[in-house]
Amino acid sequence: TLIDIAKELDISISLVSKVLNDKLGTSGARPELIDTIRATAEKMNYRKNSSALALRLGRHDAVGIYIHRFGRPGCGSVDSLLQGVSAEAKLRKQRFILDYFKDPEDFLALSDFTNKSVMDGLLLSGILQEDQSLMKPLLALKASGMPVVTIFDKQMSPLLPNVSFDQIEMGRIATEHLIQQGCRRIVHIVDFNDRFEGYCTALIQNDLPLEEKLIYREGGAVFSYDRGCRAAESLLDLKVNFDGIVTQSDEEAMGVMNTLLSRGVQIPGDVRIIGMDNAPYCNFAQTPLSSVSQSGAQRGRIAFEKLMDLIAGKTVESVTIPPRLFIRESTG
Amino acid sequence: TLIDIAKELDISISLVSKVLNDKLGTSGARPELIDTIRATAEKMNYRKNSSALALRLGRHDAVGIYIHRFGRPGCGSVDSLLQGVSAEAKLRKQRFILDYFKDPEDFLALSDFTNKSVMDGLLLSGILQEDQSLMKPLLALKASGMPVVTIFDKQMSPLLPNVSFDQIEMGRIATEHLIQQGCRRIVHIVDFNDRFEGYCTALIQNDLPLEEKLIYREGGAVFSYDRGCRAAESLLDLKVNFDGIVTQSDEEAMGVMNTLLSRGVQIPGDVRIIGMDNAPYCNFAQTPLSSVSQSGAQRGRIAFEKLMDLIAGKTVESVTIPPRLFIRESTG
DNA sequence: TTGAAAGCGCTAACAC
DNA sequence: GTGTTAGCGCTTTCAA
Repeated sequence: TLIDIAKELDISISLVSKVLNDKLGTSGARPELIDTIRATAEKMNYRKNSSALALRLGRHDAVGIYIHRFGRPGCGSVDSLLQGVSAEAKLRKQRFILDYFKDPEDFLALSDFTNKSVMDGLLLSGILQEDQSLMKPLLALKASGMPVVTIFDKQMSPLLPNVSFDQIEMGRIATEHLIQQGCRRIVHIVDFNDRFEGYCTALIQNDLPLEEKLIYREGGAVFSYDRGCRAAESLLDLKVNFDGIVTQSDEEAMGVMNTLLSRGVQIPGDVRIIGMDNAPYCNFAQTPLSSVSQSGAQRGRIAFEKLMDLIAGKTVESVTIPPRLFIRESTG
Repeated sequence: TLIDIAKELDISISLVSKVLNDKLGTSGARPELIDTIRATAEKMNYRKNSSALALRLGRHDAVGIYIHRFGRPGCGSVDSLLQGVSAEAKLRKQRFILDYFKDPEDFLALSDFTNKSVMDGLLLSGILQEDQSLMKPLLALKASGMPVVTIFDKQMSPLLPNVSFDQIEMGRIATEHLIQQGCRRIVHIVDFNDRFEGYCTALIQNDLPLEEKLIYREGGAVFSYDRGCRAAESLLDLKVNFDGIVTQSDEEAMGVMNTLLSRGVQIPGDVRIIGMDNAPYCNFAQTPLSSVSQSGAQRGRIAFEKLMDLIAGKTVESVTIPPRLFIRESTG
C-alpha cells in the first residue's frame, strides 16, 4: 500500500518511503510534494505492514514475556508484573506476546514461537527452579542471539541479566517494622530461608535474642493459609509468649489472623501481624493487614527497560529492587 | 534458511519448501530425497521465518487480546480470563498479543498495532461502556476485515459476536441458594440492575415478598468493601430483620461479613452471606465465603474458539455462559 | 520428479 | 530531487 500511494501520485515507491520515514538524506525533496505525500498517506489511512518491515529490517517491535506463574492465587504478583510490563511496552510502542509455562518441558514447547523471526527479545519470569533445567534451553536461546532478561528471585547465570527483589531485605524490613512498633517476642513462620535470614538480621541488629520457640517450621505446603492456621494454633496450644508475627505470605497471615481472632486474641492489641506480597485482600481482612512487598509493576517496568537496552546492543547489569512496606492496622 | 538447506543439498528451494510442507502434489518426490531433506532440516535446526510467512500468506498465527480491566482488584477475573485464552492459544499453536486499555482514547492509541499485518483477529474484553464510544472504532476495525470477538457483559452490536455471562442468572442463582438454605428475609445490595433482577426473580419463584427494607441502595462506589460495611451497619442500626444477604461482589461481602462479625452477628448461624466473583480470598475470610461466578477461564477459551472460527471464515453466534455456584461455610 | 520465477510490502544503496 | 533495483524468506504457479 506504499505502492498505492506511489501509484496515486504517480511517483516512485522509494520516494514515498523516504518521505514517510523522514529519511531524505542531505538533499531533500520538494516541500509541496512532501506535503502531498503525507496528506495522501493520511487520506488513504496508510499503515506500515509490520510483516514486511520485520522481514526487511529484522526488527519486530515485539517482545515475548513468558511467565512461570508464581505467588499465591489472588496475591496479585503476576498481575502487577504484567501491569508494569504493559505500561512500559505501551510507552515504547512495543507489542508484547504473553505466554505461560508450568515446567521446563512446557517452556521447550514454546521454543517454536521463540525466535528472532517473531520477537526482538524475551522476558522470563517466575520462581527459580531448583533443578536448573531451564538453564540449558535458555542459554541456548541466548547463544542463538536472542536477548533475554529474567525476572527470577535470583540471577540464574552471569549471562542472563536478572531483575530480582531482595528476599533477605523483605524479611528484615518486616521484622524491623514490628520491632519499631514495640514488639519484642516476634514469631516467624519459615518458608524461604532468605527471608528468615532477614528476620534474624533484624533481631540481631536490635539486640534481640533468637528464640527457637518463636520460629515455626513444618513440612506442609509453603505459604498456605492452612500453614498459618496451624502455626497460630500450635503457638496458642504451646502457650508460647509472643507479641508479633512475621509471615512469608499474606495468605499465611490471614490464616494466623483468623485463628487468633477466633481464639480471642486481639490484633493489634495483643499481637501485631505483618504478611508479605501486599495482596489486594489485605484491605479486606478483619483487621487490615500490613504487608511488605516487591513492587511487581516496578519490576516489570525495569525488566522491560533492560531488555530494550539489551536489544539496542548495550550491556546491562542485573538489579535488585528493594521491597516496600505497606502499613495497615494489623501492626498499628 | 530454506535457502541454506537447498544450498547444502544442492537442490532447489521450492523443492525443500514442498517437502517440508507435505505439498508435493500428486506426483511426489524421491523417497530418499524426502528423507534427506527432512533430516537436514532437522540437523540444521530449521524454523520457518514467521515474518516471511506472514508477508507471503497474510496469516500470523497470532491474535490480539485487549483488556479493559474489569472486576475488583484481587478478584481474579482478568487473570482467569487470561488463563483460558492462553490455554486455548497454546492448544492451537497461536501466539497472543496482550494489551490493556483504560478508555476509548486509549483503545484508539492501540490502533496502530491492530491491523491485519500484525494479527489475524482480535479479542476484546471488559465491561461495556455506557457511552458506547468504543462502538465506532470497533465497527471500523471490523469493517476493515479484522475478525473481532468481544467479551463484554452484553453484546455490543449484532455484528460483533460476544461471549457474555448471564448477569440475571447470577443474581437468581445466588438468591435461590440462600432460599434453599432456609433463608426467608434476604437482603440485596444493588450495584448492577440485571443482578438485582435475578434476585427478584428468585424471590418471586419462591413466593417470597420483595421488601424495600431489604434492598440496599446508595450512591457510593459500586462493588466496594466500604459499601459492604456501610450496608451492614445501616441494616443493624435500622434493626432490620434479615437472615441472608446477597452482595454483588466478594469485596462487598467481605465488608458485610467483617462488620457483622465485629458487631456480634454469627455467620452463618444468624445470617448467611453469598458474594459474587469467587475471588481467591473467599477462602481466607473469617468464615469462608460462598460465591457465584462466571468462569473466566471458560469464557476466555470459548471466546478464543469463536475467534478462530471467525478467522476460518465460519459464521459465529454470541453465547452466554451460565454462572456457577461455589458453596462454602458462609452459607453452610 | 524437480526447478525457475514471481511476488507479498518494504528499505537502502546507488544511479541519474 | 527523484527513480531503479536488489533482496529480506517464503510459497506457488508454471514449465521442464
